[in-house]
Amino acid sequence: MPELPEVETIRRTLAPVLVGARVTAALRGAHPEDIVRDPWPVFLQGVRGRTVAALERRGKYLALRFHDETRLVVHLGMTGELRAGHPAELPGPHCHLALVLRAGTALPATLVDHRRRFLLRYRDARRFGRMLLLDADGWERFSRRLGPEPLGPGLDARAFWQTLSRRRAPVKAALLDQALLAGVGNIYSDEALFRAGIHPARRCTTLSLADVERLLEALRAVLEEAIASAGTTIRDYRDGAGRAGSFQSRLAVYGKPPGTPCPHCGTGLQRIRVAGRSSTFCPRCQPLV
DNA sequence: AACCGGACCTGTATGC
DNA sequence: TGCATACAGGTCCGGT
Repeated sequence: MPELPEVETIRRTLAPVLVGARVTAALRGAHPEDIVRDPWPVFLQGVRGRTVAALERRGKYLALRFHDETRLVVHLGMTGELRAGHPAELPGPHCHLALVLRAGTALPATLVDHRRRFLLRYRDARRFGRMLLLDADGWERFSRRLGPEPLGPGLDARAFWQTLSRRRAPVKAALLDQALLAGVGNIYSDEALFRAGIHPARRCTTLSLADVERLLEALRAVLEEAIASAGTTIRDYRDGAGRAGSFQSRLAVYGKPPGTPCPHCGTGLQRIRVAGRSSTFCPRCQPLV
């Protein structure tokens, strides 16, 4: 479900609430062991009493950084939702765990009780999401396995092009590979390939430097626009306060039924399977050669 | 090493 | 209406 723009939106909405808050307890919900693979007492020990120093994002991962530099790393899988809410609020279905926190600053009475406590609830219908605790070293190693941030300074078009030149896989598979580039998923890879005029099944080896430069430019633009629209809500995605995003109305190709006119040239869009994922593209604007 | 297909789960839409 | 099937924003694993 959530790709870079959605996770970034969640980060921005939760940061003002979480930073400065102290974890006082963790509550078990429907299937906590599917999300937290550590034994529950270990998890509890790892979060209780810690104060959130910052809320960070790396690719599609969210990390609560505590003052002691340990981190609670959260991946939302396909249907995960992380939301701050009042302790008296009912959890709703598929809530697998919640952190009880005491706010560091005054927060709206709709969110906190008389002792400034609120809940950070994790819901996830499909249970593909995960949470793990890492110390500073573990986080460093974890982060090193991921490729550069598409919106950060560490992504160089020429270096990326050289990496791609050694791959025979379709370009879309490369965009989805988190070890090559962190945070891109099925929605934004289709949108970026469309904007750049590149067929999703094009072999990486056939891309010119100009192709890659155009692709990364398109990718950055679409990610930034999606963040400005608070993400794409197809069905489940909500930000940290429960609000839907609005970028779904700006999608050019992703999720469009085959035959839908291309927004650029009017040709009927096609849908194929690339890298095991459904991919929508315009056969005229994105030729396979 | 790189690449592909299947597994992991539930909810929803579609077709018969 | 009921049931079977296909598909969904992601990652990991095993086999080639």
